[in-house]
Amino acid sequence: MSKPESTDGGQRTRRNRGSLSAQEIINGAFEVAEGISLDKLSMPELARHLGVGVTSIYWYFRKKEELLNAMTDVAVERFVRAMPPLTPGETWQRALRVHFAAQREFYGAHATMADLMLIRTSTYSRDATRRVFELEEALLAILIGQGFTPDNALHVYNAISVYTRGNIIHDRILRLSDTPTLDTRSRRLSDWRSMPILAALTAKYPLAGTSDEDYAFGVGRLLCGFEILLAEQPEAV
Amino acid sequence: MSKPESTDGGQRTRRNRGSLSAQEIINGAFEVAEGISLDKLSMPELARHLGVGVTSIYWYFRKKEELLNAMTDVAVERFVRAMPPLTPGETWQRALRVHFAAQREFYGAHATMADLMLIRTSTYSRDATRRVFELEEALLAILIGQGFTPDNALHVYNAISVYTRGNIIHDRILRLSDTPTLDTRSRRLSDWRSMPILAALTAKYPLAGTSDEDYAFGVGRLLCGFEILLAEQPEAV
DNA sequence: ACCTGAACACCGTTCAAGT
DNA sequence: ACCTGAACACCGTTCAAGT
Repeated sequence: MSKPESTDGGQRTRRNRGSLSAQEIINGAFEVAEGISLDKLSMPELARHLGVGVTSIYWYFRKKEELLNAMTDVAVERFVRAMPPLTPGETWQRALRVHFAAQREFYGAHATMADLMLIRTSTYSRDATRRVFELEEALLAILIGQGFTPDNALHVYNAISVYTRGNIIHDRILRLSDTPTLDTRSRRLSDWRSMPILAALTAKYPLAGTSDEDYAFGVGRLLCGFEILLAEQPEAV
Repeated sequence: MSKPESTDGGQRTRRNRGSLSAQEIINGAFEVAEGISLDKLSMPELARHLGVGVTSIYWYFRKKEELLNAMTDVAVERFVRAMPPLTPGETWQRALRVHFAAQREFYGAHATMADLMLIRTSTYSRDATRRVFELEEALLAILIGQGFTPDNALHVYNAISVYTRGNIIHDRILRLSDTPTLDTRSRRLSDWRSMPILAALTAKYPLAGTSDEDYAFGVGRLLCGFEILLAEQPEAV
């Protein structure tokens, strides 16, 4: 306190007015979350990382939740930017495939974003909500433009969306708990004799069901089911 | 069951030796979790509920995580019991439909179980793992018995499993955060003009995509896709 | 062998200041 | 207007006992 201090010894000098900002806090929060994990992100830890007193953060965000919501907004922004544009004239199958594959890839590469947007589901701001809805609207337009009724288009979108999120979330949760590998899983069972089918498949596949291959299979079956639905619909006026 | 305790004054008499048990603690933990929510279940809160000192719990469970794992085991036990038996000779479509509908219903009715088994994914004991695998084995046997290759049977199982879990988890997460109803969602957008499709659908459906109707649709499309897959498979030897 | 409170490190948050 | 530490209530966990 007495003198402006050099950085040695764990002492921290008082920050000047205006030297901190909401943006800097948010950025720091992402750094900490990516270094540890979102649910281990704490206010003291973040303050240490930023080199400020804990309570300084509270001037910009009155609750931790407010900070998390601000982070979510940034996450949505990046998410929307990471989605590939819809190329005009492409088939609905390709549009769905590409969009949701990009979504899965984004969350796979950015675990913190998945934790923020999928597992925590903090409230989105109006702007973030709007951006996400615009994406959905564009996909629905493609589906309807190629023959789906609006109701079916929504159901199609929801089905593949829930499947994709299920894949991502389930995978993420497995990773957050202590990553039970196939080895530990199979070791856990003393006796595979009563389960010949799983015993054989276990050697070949991880059992989580969230691999790239699994995802491709699921999407393939869904698209197949959607095609039949489209064919069975009454013809367009 | 007998709770000999005075709720008055906050005073607590010393419990006799043997008056507490792992089972009683687990039961109490479920009661607290169901009363509040799993992630608000704390050791002090649980001790208060049981009328014991906090540290007494630590004689039976050396970490909170140990307690949660024990709870998970009980949950798996109840889950397996809640699954309907496979009636002999039933079609694979019906077997999948009934099994996963029961799964969804179970978690829908027992939020704490969903939090324990799906969101937290604490490590299962050998016995719990075995019980779950036996269920999966039985379903795979039905699929293979009616013509699916073992590989396809596993993929089919994984696809519908991930979709079902996605539906349950997404719904649960929405409920855990402050339940954004359709009203608040639509109110959040000042301007629906650029999104005519969603504007119209919003009036008709909740946008979460996890309703009974959504689930039935998704399962229907998956089963449809599975049927095509089965038809396209090389005929059985 | 079982149950206990005191005590510690950590967290989110409030408050009454300092500059 | 911005940044600060002291302080509080709460949590998970350890320890050195009591019975």
